[in-house]
Amino acid sequence: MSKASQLNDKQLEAMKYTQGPLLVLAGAGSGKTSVITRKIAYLVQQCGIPAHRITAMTFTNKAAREMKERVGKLLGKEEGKGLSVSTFHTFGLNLLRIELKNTPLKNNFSILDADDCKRILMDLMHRDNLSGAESKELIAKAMKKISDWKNDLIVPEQAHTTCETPEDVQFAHLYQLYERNLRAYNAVDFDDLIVMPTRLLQDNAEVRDRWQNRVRYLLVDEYQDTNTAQYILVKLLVGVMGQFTAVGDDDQSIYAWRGAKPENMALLKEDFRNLKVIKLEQNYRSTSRILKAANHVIENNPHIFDKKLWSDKGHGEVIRIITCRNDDDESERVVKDLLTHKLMNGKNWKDYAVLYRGNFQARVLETQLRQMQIPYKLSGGQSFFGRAEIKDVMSYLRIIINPEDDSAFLRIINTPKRAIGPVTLEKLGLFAQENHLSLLAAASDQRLTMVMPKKATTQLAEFAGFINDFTRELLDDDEPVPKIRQMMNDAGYIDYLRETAATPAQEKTKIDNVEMLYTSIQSLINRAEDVDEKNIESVIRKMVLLDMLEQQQEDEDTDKVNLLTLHASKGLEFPFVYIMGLEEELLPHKNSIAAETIEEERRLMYVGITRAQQGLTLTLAEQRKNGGQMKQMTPSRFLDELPQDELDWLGRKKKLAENVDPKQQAQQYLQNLKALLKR
DNA sequence: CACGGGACTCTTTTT
DNA sequence: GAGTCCCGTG
Repeated sequence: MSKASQLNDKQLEAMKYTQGPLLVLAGAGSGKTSVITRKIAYLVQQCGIPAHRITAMTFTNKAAREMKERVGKLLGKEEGKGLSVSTFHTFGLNLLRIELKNTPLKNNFSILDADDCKRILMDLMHRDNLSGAESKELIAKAMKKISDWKNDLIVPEQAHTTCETPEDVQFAHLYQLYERNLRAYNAVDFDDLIVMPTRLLQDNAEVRDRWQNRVRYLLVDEYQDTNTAQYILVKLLVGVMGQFTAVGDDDQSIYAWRGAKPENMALLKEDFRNLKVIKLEQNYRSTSRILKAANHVIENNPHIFDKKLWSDKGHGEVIRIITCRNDDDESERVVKDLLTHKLMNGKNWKDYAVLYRGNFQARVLETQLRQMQIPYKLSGGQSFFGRAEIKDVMSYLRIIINPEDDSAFLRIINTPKRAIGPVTLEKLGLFAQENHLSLLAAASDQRLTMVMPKKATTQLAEFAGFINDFTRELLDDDEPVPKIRQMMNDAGYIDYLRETAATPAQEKTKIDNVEMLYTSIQSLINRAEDVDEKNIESVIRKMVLLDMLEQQQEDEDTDKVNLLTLHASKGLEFPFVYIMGLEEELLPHKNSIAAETIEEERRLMYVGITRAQQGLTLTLAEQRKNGGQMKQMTPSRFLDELPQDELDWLGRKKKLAENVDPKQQAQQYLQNLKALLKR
């Protein structure tokens, strides 16, 4: 990324072009974030567009955060007031809140995450007895299908017209039930945050005018990752004026499998006849050798827009390819190579990244790194909000701001254990349905004694009472966080964490996580700009979308080797990069070979290569463990697509003595190195 | 309801 | 081979 405040000619052109729709084809490392942030400043300072009339959209919170920070440095506090830089989802959420009366939603609606939605679908399938509990796979399929329908803006009533298999017909039916369910809970899923605003703008001219007027200029980052609903949302927001800049790179589209439509890039050209296209091809990140490799590989893909990266950073180091005996050997080599390189060149751990196709590949690597006592940071895995304890606490909070949130109710009713089992819940659910009550309301209903044993009703009533008491106390409390802490203690939840933890270490992490959640609720309250954002309801609703804790964690001790999937590496850069597992059926992955989506795998390879600034090392194993069995592997076709004269193939060295304790071996290796360095 | 054995799978993931 | 999930038994 170009840190210098000086933009090159192309970047300047992209910044200054404001006459109409603009597509910036920004190759990897071409300084696109600089262009976007500088353009925002330009629009405000040179074009006289007030900041509150400018909206910038990104895909991740992290990207939004970074952008805000960088714009903040360019604009004065007054100048930047009201600027909207957010993810698509957060933008959608705000729009829904502002336009609440024009939506089917009531105040304080809940946002359900994938897990909640899964539960609902499972429940619906059970209740409807749709070929029952072949669950897991079927549920996942149904979720995917429903999400696809939503993102293509197909309403439940239309869904059956698109069905191709009997299974689809079932899913279409399920989709209807699911939507009805969400509305009954006064809840939305993540897709709704895009789809509902889009529909609203489509159907309601008054609302559309209001928003088109508000959004005078729109900037969209990572445009190649938009899905249909997102693109239509963009079109509706910019209207016929088409005052927008979309920044993207079709070669870095690696999310088609979750609904992204890279075709949207070509579509832009059709939908806006006067679209201006500017290419950013100068790369400020990598040596020209690395870029040559990247260009070489990606040339094998068909292209809508041609683009070739170049840089003036010199040829740089040769690209190394290491063939290893098996996966264990591969990890060992990478780790030793990295360690040697680090010590010899006086680099930091954080200067290195190891990239791989699947998370499972990190496991061997981890053991290896631990033996060598190398600090590492594993990204991916489950996110903060995916952790059970966080979801539990969030569910307590959710039911407080939205008593109709049955999904939250189900999550916490028996966490910690309150002797309320599936049978009781089944009856409660039935009763609630018949009387059109939420589960929480039903739990304290007097008439329950008629349908279930007394003992169960007392338990339910007690729980409902507990929640209701805290709801009252919390909502008119100026200092909600201590109250929340008290609630979780009184609920016995903290004790429950202590009792159920497998190890003392796990207990500590879990309790720390919960404490971090409290802290971040507090900081969200402190940071809120207006009174409206300060109230606990809005804070909690926002929490579902945020990942600020992950950021806090990252900020702490950062000198660590980075371990990440190729997907997770997009947008990042490292001086020295290793890419592991360059084998057929792994990269490209076998499912992609079967589905003939090699192009996306190739882009993945391209993304990986372009992460490297100075050094790039690719590794492959001759054999790999696969389900307990050793499997013979074939070198990846992508290796053939590299410029062969820039490569240094390293065969495998003689294996160190067999049957040596790996820990001892690691120690030995370290000592040798230290001795070497002392000289 | 909790525990444990057997079956099953093993690409990528944000909001 | 290991981790997870489902279901049956105590």
